[in-house]
Amino acid sequence: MANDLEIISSALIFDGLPRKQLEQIKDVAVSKNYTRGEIIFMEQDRGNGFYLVAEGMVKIFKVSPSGKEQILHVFGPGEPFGEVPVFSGQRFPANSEAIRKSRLLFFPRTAFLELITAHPSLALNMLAVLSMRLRQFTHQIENLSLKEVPARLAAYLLYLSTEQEKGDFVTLEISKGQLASLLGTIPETLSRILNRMNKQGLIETKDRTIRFLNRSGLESLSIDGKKNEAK
Amino acid sequence: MANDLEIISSALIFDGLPRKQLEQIKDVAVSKNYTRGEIIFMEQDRGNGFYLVAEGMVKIFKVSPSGKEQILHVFGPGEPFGEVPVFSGQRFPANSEAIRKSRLLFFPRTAFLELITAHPSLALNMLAVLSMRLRQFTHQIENLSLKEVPARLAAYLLYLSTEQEKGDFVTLEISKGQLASLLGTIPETLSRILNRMNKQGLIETKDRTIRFLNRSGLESLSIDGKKNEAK
DNA sequence: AAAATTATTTGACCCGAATCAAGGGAACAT
DNA sequence: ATGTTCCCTTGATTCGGGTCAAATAATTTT
Repeated sequence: MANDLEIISSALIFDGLPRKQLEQIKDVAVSKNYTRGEIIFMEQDRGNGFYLVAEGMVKIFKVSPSGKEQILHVFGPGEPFGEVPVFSGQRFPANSEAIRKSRLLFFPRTAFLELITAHPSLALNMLAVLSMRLRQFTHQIENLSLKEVPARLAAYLLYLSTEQEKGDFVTLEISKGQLASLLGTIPETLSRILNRMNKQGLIETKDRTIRFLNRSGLESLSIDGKKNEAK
Repeated sequence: MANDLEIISSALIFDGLPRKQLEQIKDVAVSKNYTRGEIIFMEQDRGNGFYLVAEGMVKIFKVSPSGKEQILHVFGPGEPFGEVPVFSGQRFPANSEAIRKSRLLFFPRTAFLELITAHPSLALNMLAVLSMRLRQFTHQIENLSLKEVPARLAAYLLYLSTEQEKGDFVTLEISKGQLASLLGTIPETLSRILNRMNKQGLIETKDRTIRFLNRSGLESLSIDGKKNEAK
């Protein structure tokens, strides 16, 4: 199990801070373990601090009265979450659950606020994190409102590809059911669309590995919803 | 025309700051005027600072290739916008346009970053603003993904009602076309749904004034999409 | 390995909402 | 007041994608 200081040091949110501060930060962190499927917090809970993923993977999500789920984020090692109540003074706007066995570092609100007040660059880092998250939400709203499911899927695959840097291969690190929920659809629809994209020669899927057969077709699909004839 | 210091003093983002700091803030602000329909910034522009609405009203929005618009925010006096590039170092994720004749205060990035570094409570205020905005986006995503248009409209009307505190009356401060875009639909659909809600005895509309005839019916509609029989 | 879950796929059907087309109506300019 | 433009409404139609039901496949448990 990776050591806390290493994890903290490599997290973007603590980027550029001197070692002394990183150690102060480590000293206020509390390590917590979660099993797959375990709830981390629920919407409307009071947030007494925020979390940093040390190992594993968590999702942040909303659920409708009828049971449909919309995933807002999936976070992995080095990513912080649950900050909103720390700064807004309000409760969690969504739920969080471990989608794998995970270890999290918990930063209690008051201790963290003291650190942030004492260290302006930590405040600026946190502002940067929240800004990036706003930017990501902007994309998600754009996708949900202005794009159809095939375009959302294509955009997600292309995004994964830039993340993973495995050439024309990408690997889904979440189940297809969870991917459907992240894209704002349901497993049946996702399944049909993957199937169609295979038939159209855009991709080739094998379990959780997807190979791009026509990247420019995917790009075009992700932008205007049409798979143009590859140039 | 209201004076800048007053506007700055009453803005939540500068809440609780001593008068001396407020004056420093005023000194870095630049006043700019916009006519109705004028673009303030476009997606992908570099942001050299952020804005505070002094007078008027602006919208932040995305547009699809086919021309459909999704409004992300509508901001009025006292509300800041365009902060994301200041802290993320990236470009604007969306467009902004004045929907009325407006006067804005512009805060140049570097001057503002200096202020924030020197004054931790300003940083905390900004963190609170961004957190509230994340919270609002969470709702918007929930609405778009998990609710149908009638439920979104009901939720919006109820929200307006708590804002305006005019009992069972609310006044739309934007056109119905803009409201449709804010709710992630189109004018035709909004028109039909307002019409239906009138027939169902939920509301009574007269131009931009809406009267609630059955608040609990609206609440129920906003939550589970069904207009239950009023208790 | 057999049983039991859980995840994924496929088919038939339905519904909410977008599109397309056309009328009113109100606001504004000449 | 009269045209011009913009906004809103209404009708007919289409379509994306969700629901329901069931089969198949993959995983986990015993």
